[in-house]
Amino acid sequence: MYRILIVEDDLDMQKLLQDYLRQSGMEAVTTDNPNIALEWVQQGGFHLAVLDIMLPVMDGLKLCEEIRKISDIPIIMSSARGDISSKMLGFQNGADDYLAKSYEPIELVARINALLKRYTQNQRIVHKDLEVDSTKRRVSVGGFEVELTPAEFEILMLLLSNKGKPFSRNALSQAISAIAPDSSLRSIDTHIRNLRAKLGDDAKTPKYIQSVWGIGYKFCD
Amino acid sequence: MYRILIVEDDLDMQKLLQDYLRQSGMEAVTTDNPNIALEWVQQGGFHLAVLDIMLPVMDGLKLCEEIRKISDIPIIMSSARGDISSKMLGFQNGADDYLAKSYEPIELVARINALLKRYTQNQRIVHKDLEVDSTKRRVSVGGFEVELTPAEFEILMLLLSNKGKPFSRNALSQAISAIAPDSSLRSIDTHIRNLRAKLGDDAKTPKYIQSVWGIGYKFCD
DNA sequence: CATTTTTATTGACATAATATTAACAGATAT
DNA sequence: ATATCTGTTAATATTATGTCAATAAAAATG
Repeated sequence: MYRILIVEDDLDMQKLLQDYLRQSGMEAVTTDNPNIALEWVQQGGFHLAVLDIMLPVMDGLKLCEEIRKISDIPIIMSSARGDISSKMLGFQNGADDYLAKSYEPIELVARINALLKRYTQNQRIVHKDLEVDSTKRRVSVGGFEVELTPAEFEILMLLLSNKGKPFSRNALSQAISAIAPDSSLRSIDTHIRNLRAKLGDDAKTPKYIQSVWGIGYKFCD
Repeated sequence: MYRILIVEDDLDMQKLLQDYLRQSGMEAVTTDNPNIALEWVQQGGFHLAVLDIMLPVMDGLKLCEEIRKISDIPIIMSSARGDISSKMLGFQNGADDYLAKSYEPIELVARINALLKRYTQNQRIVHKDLEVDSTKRRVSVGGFEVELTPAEFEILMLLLSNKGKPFSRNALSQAISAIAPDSSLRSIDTHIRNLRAKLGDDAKTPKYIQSVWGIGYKFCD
């Protein structure tokens, strides 16, 4: 049974989310007070936190940073404003995912599930010289750490967690749509190219990412 | 006769889809209850499932995950909202395809057919030295992997999943029309030739693909 | 059985589709 | 400002698909 912390000042929203999460078999605890939230996190026992960006006293981004100092639990930011700059701020402050305010509660549940899945089961994937720690978003090749952009990381994760299965550019584009909503099919090629360069991979004799002609790309297995 | 499971809470939609699928020669069974759906899948007998993302009690993505734990049947997610983030989540939760809600029933039928064709129950088909993993789109002969072009792969799959049944060049041409819209009847010969070469097959004493004089080609049985 | 007709195979080549690469532009963050 | 990330475009390289003609094989005909 997963325990989810919700920090949200809109009481109707609080209740709505709580109901949904409970229906989905999770335990939901709510507060509108960032300081109380911090205490609770310190005490431990939560698997994930959902923070509203707009909060009285301390804003959600600050709270996110504070939580990061004392805990590694996955954090989802929700924002009244769906604009992109908030997204970036959320990611940079240590959040793991982001939701625009107009979201359906069901989408929150889905994202929570996705994040929990990632954190609980797929913590570390190793393939030849490549090591990926999905919880920390850290990638290394031959022991040397490699910095990936969000789009690159998402693509790598999707391919890597389905070794040998080819994905169309369409599928890959959808996989990064949370980060890059306007990505076109051709830009996937660019991401792949940059990924290969960073991983030290070669298009013709790939160790990691292989082109599947007429289909898309797959991870070698 | 294929049995399709539809999990959908909109009763009008249920009925509409059911009618369409039946007209297309499939057996369609519907429910709005995820738990019942899970039981049914457990009992087996379904070839494919269509899940609405928006469901009461348990959401479709969760249901998708649960089904994945007990079964490998292909899953199509349908969503009330065509937004991209849901798409991404669907793929990550183990779904095989995705449909935005504004879809035409005929499109669902098309996608079901495409998926069934790929899966045809048997993810792995083995015939003598030939092994085909249709989801990974991998073909090997005598343990050595063989790279097929899209057209070659489609043709092989059609022949292989209907062992012994001869197909006209016309039928084969239609099978690859999505890939090669302008394929002429004579070019089928070329594909067959290339296929045989890659599989190490011989036109005169075929192990795999046999010519049927005046008709077309068939897979040896 | 020999011959004609039809159909299949094969090889060489042309055309079309797709992938890769590089350089740049726009947006955003530092 | 500077650096980074994503998306765009164009040039190039690669590969698949289509065409054609020559040859071989099979069926049909007399």
